[in-house]
Amino acid sequence: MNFSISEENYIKSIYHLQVLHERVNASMLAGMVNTKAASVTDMLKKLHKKKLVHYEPYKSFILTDEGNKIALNIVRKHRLWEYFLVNKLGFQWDQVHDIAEELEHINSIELISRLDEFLQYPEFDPHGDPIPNSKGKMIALKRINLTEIPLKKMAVVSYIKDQSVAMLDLLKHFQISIGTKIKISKRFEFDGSVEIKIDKLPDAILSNQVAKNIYCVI
Amino acid sequence: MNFSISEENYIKSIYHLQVLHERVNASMLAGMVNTKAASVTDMLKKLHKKKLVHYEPYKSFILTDEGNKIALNIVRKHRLWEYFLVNKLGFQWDQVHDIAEELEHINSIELISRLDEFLQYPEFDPHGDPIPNSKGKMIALKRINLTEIPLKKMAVVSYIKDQSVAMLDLLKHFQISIGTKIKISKRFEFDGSVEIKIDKLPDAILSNQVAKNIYCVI
DNA sequence: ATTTATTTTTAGGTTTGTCTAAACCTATTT
DNA sequence: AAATAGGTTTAGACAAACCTAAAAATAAAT
Repeated sequence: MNFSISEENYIKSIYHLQVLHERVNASMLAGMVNTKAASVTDMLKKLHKKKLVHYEPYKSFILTDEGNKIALNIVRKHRLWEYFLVNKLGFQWDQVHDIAEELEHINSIELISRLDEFLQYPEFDPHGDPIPNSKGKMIALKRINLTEIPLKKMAVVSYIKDQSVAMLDLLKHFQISIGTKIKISKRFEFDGSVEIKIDKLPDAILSNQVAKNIYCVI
Repeated sequence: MNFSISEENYIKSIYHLQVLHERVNASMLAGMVNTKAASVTDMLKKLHKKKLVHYEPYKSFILTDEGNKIALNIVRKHRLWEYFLVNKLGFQWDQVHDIAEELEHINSIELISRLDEFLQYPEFDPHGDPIPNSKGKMIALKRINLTEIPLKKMAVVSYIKDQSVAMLDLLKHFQISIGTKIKISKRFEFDGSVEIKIDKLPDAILSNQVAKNIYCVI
């Protein structure tokens, strides 16, 4: 089975929405794929006919097992390419999304398995998202927001929610990136800011707004 | 300006046909892009309106300077990706065409310039075809068929016409590939076969059919 | 110079994915 | 229970890229 780029984009978008929300509806999906609700209805009927989504008019919908498998494969391709773009071609992580968005639709199992091997089977993309393996399995991390990490407990930065250039800039200044080991030494109740400790660096203070965008594993 | 995959395929195909034939007509093009003549007419009108081809009904057509520039950029992308697939991912040269056919439509100047740098600015793709640089310039080689190389003259294999698996297999057996240094030690008039000398290897004989597919620079 | 053959174009139709506007459900509020 | 607001579906259209079949133009052969 081979799917059009549009179909793949819908499948992928449903997948991402399902990860974030318990029930997914048509207008959320329309926003995500940048179309109108009417177009979503058309596509849902099509995907339903192909048994990729469970769908009944006016009810919410979810991917079938088959649909999920396809979504995971697209996500796998997207994240592997992002890893390649950053770690081999030297892109910054905030520059790679749109390019990976195109590359993820290239259709060749052999290509992806060789790329995976070339990259030495990475488990996380440059944003800290886990990369599904060829069977669709990926590492499930329980990520905790930086604002909720116990005091003095060592944590490793594993995901940044706001991936804008401004945020990247700020993180660069504080020398924080995916993988950085970090401790909360103090929490200020007044404004929710936190004092952090990173090995070999002087203590620093992050605003609540910044801290809320940083997720860690402990 | 951004072009659809279809438009790009037509432009590229016109380019390749122009390299091989003085006059290009609609049915040749139809064969190349795998459509019918009627569709070619539609597209020629479209490309003419966009000033990418010089075209008047019922006459033969050629790319404009702008069209040529776009074609060279697509060819550049195709050949860089082929180089990547063979030299970084370990594909055989006969496996990469279809994948590069998809990759060549990925739209990012930054991506290609970084890929070029990553590959260290290769000048030839795995088939021996020259790779245009970012300005569309490429090395023009005068290639001579192996059957026409003067006796005892050192030549370097630079292009294989028949790129089938069978041919690849045969060349592997004789340890001939792009870049191999080769001399003709004897030419047999009877069947057009040639005796070749490759450094450190025992003499070998290639049939005329094989020799005709090998091109060299001297 | 006609006739014949080949190639190219036109005309009208299909598919995919999109749109707008109107009709239709569902859920919440009154 | 009815009214209203919000989201969803249908209906009808459109653009891109393709098709077939018929008409028109060019090229080749007599």
